[in-house]
Amino acid sequence: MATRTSTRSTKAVKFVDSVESDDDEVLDKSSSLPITTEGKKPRGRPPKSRRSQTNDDDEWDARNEQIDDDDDDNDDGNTSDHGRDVTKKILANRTIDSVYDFGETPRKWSKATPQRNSTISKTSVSDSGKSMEKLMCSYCNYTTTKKYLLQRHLKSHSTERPHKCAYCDRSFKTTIQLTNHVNTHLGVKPFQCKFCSFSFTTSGELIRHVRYKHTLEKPHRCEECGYATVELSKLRRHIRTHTGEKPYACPHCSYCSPDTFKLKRHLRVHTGERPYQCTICNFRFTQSNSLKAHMLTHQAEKPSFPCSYCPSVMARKSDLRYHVSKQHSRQSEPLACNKCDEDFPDKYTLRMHGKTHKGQTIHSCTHCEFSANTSQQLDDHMNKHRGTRPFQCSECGLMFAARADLRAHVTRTHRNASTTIITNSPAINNRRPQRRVASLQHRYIDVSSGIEDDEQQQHQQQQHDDDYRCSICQRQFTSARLLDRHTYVVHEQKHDLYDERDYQTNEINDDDIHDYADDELEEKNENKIINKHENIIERMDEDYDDEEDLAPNVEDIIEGDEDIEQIPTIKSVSSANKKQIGYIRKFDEQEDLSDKRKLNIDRSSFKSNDDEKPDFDVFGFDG
DNA sequence: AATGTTGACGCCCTCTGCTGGCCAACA
DNA sequence: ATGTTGGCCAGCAGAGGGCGTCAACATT
Repeated sequence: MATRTSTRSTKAVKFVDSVESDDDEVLDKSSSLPITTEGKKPRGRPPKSRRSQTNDDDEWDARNEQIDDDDDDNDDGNTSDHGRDVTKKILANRTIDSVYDFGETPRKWSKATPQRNSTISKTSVSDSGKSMEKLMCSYCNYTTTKKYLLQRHLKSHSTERPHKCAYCDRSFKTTIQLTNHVNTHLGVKPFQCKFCSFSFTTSGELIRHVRYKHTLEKPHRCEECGYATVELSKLRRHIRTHTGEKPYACPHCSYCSPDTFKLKRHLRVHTGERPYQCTICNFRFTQSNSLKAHMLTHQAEKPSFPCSYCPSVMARKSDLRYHVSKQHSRQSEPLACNKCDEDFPDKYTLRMHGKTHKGQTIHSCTHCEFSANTSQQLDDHMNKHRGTRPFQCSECGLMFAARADLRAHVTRTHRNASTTIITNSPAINNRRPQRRVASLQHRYIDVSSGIEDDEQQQHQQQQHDDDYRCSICQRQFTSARLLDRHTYVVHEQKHDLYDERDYQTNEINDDDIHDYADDELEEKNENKIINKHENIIERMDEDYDDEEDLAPNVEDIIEGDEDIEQIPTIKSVSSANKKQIGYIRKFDEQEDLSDKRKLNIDRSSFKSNDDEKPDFDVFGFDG
């Protein structure tokens, strides 16, 4: 395993002001541990008495509580019993100035001692009748009766680092620190693991490694859930999953992270950074695992997750889970086949059963030769025999016998109006907010300048508003594919601009796609966008001005008045449809394409389904 | 003074799981 | 012609493992 190089000096992440530290291990921002000149907590173990050196996280918290409690107490409790706590208290509250701003070096002290004159306080303590002289550190209230111990202790307050590294600018208080550091330059790792080939710079690293990899000893356990880990800092990080603490806020959105890594990773959605690149197709990813999953798509042998309930095989575990939940979850009510009324426990068996009806039309009309695939279709058909029209257009009040007829009417006649086709489909009405939209709403910023691109945001918002709307007829679609298909089929305009791969590889960006598409469509259709409804009426008015000064009503059209000039709209219509749509008689004679385009009437206005039943039959106006 | 131990900080990695867009088949 | 659905895939966040490094303190 390659040795990683620490890059902690380079911080690419900007943090909000409220977050004092960029450390992902900080337990509590309110804890008043000492801070360094960088405004961070000092590295290393917080001052702690030997007795209190346990791995217990609670004790760690208790220690901080003790510190806080001591803050509230008066300062006269410098008894020997409280010496350590007092030391901790002072350490906890010492500031940059109080710790590092030393004055002259007392002559008696070694080079490593603090340079400011530290008064050694002497306190008389009555102990079993004997008078003992107590020596007290003026920096942290550490007390001892031994002078050499106090002197040794004072070294901890020193900033002097006499041991300089020959390979870099760093210096250290002790030679062992220097030795360890130099070993990092030289790659010397004297501590070899006896279970594997790993070796480490310090014994501590080796011990930790052995715990992680070999003994699996996990001394730190979460009392709430039993999670155990090798390192205390990991337990603290874990505890945040219980408390929900997320101290690291994204400056660009509402996201908050429990640690710096996740925030840094999250920030890529704002910066657009994609550090992980596929070596095969050059597609880039924001996360390493996305790349890893992507690489599987290039493999000849892809992973497979077979469903245990059916022959389906999924490429991902999560997809299998989704498949099982959707297809094989038992329904509270049995699902009935609408062709034979047989009941089925889940969606999958119903679907498989449905294939047995392939080509069958179970629901036959008793009055005519009509047969339907569903009972609903037959029911709608029967309305025509009954003479009932239960489906009303909310826009014009027109009544229809069948749902499909109403839908077709709304599509044809009220497309440009505010009328919406009312659907009960939960897939439409309860559609979840789409991820891409949320992504577009992210505020893109220039990280170097920190300036938000308002114009881009506005464009993106507008783009979202206009998503999948046909620029010719303004009809809205649920996907780019449907819109593409619509513009190709209805408006005879093919544009394959939306190439997802190009888009994702940044060869074409969102702006390119939409700007180009919009421009091209605008140019092509500048003079061709004619309101269909108006043109129909206009044309009809012309045709009938001489006769009745009235536009024909729908029944007249469908009855097929010989005098009505036909409205050419489409290049090809099935012969069945030509027969069905009686009023389109002269269609084949129409050759003037420009005329067709001038009228530009949507094919769907007239083309019926491919079945042999005439459209006007279905429309229910035939009597 | 030298050495050892322990804990903290920081970074990166992987695994996991959910979400939503896209596509093709089907209705 | 269009809507719906299931599978595939990328995006992205939650959680945890592992290790390099440094500092404080204890022991020899």
